Amino acid sequence: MAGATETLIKNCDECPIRHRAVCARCEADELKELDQIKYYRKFEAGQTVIWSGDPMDFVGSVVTGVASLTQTMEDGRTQMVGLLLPSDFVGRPGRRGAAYDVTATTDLVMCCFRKQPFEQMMERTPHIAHRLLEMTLDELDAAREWMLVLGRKTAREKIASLLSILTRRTAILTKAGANGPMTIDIPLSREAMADYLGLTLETVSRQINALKRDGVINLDGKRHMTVPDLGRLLQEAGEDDDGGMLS
Amino acid sequence: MAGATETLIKNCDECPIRHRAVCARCEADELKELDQIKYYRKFEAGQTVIWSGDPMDFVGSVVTGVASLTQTMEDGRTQMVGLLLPSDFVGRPGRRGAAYDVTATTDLVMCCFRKQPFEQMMERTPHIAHRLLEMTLDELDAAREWMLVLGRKTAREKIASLLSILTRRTAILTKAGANGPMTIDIPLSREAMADYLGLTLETVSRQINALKRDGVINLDGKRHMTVPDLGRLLQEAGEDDDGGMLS
DNA sequence: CTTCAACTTTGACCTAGATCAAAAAGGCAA
DNA sequence: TTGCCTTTTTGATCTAGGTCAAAGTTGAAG
Repeated sequence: MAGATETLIKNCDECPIRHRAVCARCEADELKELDQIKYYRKFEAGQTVIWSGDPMDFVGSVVTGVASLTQTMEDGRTQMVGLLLPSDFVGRPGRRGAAYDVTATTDLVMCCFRKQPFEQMMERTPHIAHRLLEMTLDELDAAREWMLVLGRKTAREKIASLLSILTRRTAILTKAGANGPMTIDIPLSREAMADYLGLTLETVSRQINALKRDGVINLDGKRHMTVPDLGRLLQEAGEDDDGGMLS
Repeated sequence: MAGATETLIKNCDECPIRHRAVCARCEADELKELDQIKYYRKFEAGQTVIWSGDPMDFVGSVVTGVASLTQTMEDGRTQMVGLLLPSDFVGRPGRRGAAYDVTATTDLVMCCFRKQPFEQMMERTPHIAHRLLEMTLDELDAAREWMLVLGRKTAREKIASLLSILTRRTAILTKAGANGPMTIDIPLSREAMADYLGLTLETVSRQINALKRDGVINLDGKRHMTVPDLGRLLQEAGEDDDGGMLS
């Protein structure tokens, strides 16, 4: 169904993730080289990008939309282990098969690179290798942050944590200051949220409505919310208030 | 107390982690250069290596012993987010402060590199940068594996998962085949295990004794166990039986 | 404008694991 | 060897969140 009908010819100059993705540090000539091995792929919400274990002949970046990495046990229990927002990288250079199921949770556009040539190019292009290391370290931090959420937070705190992440990422993309009320859309079904948070969808539903009742968020529709006070939301998430101190 | 009395002069050739750490791919001349900026540090069990947020003037590798990365909320809830075994890397090049508390859970020896020169060397030494990327990707996989444990596994499965990890890592270091019964020591207190697994120490104690009653493990002392059948343990951990398929 | 199927909410009840509280069991210094 | 302190085990009870079941909602296809 996902026809490659409308060919997406994009110029890197006007690419929305030009300065955040693996290619962020690339010079014009390097971009040109990447251009030789790249192609765009579109997926509809719900489509599977790749199954765990399948051989993967590409790596790539999320350009628009949201994808998720998911792990499943034999008996069907599933845990989302990564939420891929625009500019996030998919795939592991040097590895044959996919380690996780990758699914489009919204309509999705990816900028893919053929794996072989990308790996070769990485060998001789420090700009790419370096940026990838940096991004991987960031993802590792995010994963560890999430371990705290999964291991020690209450259901309410878990929900607030997820909504905080979505709010912050939206703020960055929108370039909105983190002051006034913000309108966010939630690119996940209740079930997907449950899989991310290690909860059941019923608990997710109950806690979201509790946060709404308590005025922490306002819902308009199921996939849209307004956050009147980000500080309050962060507090509900049990975050350190003092803000970040790293660099 | 941890006197630097007995100076540890080590030759990389006889270093137990020579071929698994960041330096794994280094040539003789690169090792020599690293040698200029390295020093060994010893910690006693229980000592803190560095506090979250503190400026870090080194990065390094665990040579012997075990360290843990821990995150703590204001109200005292804590979650271990990494278990650092020999050859694992500590610290993030490019970042000023430590992101987590690092604690020695057993007596510990680290091979430290002064941060500034290490970062500079990384810039011009692809062997190091490449190996670090590889190790970071492995850690990211491990963290994601752990998200499944934290989010979806039962207490019994969590314990079995942790014991599996310890067993496998020991098997690798010992080079023992994974066939006969194996004797493992557990480098963590019940409380540390609880912090790793998102449980209370009481639950850890109960589940360990349940596994013992059921013959999945044999305890001799609190910090020592024998695994008669690794397959059985893995099954209790709820792992895919088919073994790995990646590369 | 209907209709149907997928998603979401709500309710009633139950259980795995938390919490609270003692007792054992080590381990080590004197 | 004794005594003290830390770690671990065990027991009794409680509760957050899971499970099961039944209504709402919604939105896209006719």
